[in-house]
Amino acid sequence: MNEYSFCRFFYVYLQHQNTKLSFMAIRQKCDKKRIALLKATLHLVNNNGFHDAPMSKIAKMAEMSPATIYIYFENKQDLINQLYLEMKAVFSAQAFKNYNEEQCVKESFKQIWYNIAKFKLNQTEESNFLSQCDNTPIIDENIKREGLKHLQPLVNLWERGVSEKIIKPVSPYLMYAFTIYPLAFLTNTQHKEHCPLNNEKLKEAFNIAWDSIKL
Amino acid sequence: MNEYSFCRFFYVYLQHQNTKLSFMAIRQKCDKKRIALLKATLHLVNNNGFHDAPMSKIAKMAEMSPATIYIYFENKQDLINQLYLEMKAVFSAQAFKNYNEEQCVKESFKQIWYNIAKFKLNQTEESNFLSQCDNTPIIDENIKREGLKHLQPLVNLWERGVSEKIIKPVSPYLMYAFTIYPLAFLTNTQHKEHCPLNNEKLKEAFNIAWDSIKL
DNA sequence: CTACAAAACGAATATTCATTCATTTTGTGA
DNA sequence: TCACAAAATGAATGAATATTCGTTTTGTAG
Repeated sequence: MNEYSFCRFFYVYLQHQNTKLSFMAIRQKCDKKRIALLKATLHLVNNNGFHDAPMSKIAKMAEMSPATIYIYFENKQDLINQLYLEMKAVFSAQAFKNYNEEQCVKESFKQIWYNIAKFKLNQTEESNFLSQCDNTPIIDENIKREGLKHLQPLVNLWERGVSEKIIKPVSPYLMYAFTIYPLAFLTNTQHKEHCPLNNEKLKEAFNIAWDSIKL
Repeated sequence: MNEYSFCRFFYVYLQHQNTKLSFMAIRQKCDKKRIALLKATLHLVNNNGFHDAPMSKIAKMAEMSPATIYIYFENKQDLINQLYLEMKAVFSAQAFKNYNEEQCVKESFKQIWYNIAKFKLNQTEESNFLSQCDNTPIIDENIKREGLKHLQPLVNLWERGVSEKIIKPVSPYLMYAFTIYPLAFLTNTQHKEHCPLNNEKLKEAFNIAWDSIKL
């Protein structure tokens, strides 16, 4: 057994033990590639649908070989799942931007509502992708459940509003359905054409949303 | 030219003219097969998604050969388009059941709102399919536009409500988004589990919807 | 500079799919 | 009962697909 073959044996042994070797030259996966893949998938699924977003096209759009995708993702489903969770995270980050729990319930709600509206208006690709996932079986139920957790602060706010007798004592599902969910309809590409959401309409929409749950 | 070959020539000529021959034995396509195909497609697209609803599975579920599908539909896209339009028609028929223009605006709206709620609660397959189509690019835009026409009576009712100063003077798109569209969220399979719509919740929901647009 | 492990790749591979073809079956009008 | 056109079919067909394989390239640590 020469030096090299010993090294290989030793390395394989340590790999089996799930140990990292700091003194060895290990090439890194570059995050740019991963992001390029997520971006390409987002774009293709949005425009062609999941059924016409093959790995070959995704690879071409991300400017790499199809085989490289499998270094970054286990398979196509894993790629979609990770994209979904990442987009959910981006959405939630935007939703609670500048949210300050000190403010009164209505002002807090207004802040969050407008944040979400702006996300849906400006980040149309991310927003449409999430709508598509939430209305089709392309994402497993357990992954969807994972993506739902981010909204807890909004639920807490509503609970505060109920206890302060400012809004109706109903389930947060009803509140979400009648105040936030309608934004998905209004920012849907097809409807946006016929009913563009300018600042005035956005104000009208917020008033409608607030009137629906206020006491 | 014998009798048969003349007959064939004559027949081909008349077919070219798009003429039906009442004195000839022409076998009919049976509507049961067409409906079985639509039903199978509905079920498969709902449960597996469009990407995993191949013609072979559709044929198997409808208990016929894949080749037979092409006697009833031009291709897969045509099958999906026709299914979409048919489900839209079923939806609209249900929506305006027992609708009587003589009643006052609120009562009329209540009737239609509950009709739609019941459709979404009871005909879950049809309803989920429509949600899936409206949020993905599997249906061409012009077909979607065609399916939208059925809702005109509701738009007229809202216009009447506005002129009678009973509801807010806003775009029907806003009204739809905040009163009807939320039902899609509440009857979504995933959310129905956590927030089941019993009669009490349905009443709450209607009040929320009405409060959002009433003056 | 050297060694090497992992990244990256292009070309297979083995399925799967929508659609077509050649043939058989069947409903219908006479 | 017969003739036949269209319905119905099972077996191709050919294109497309997700994933893998064998090899080359490259970043990194010594």
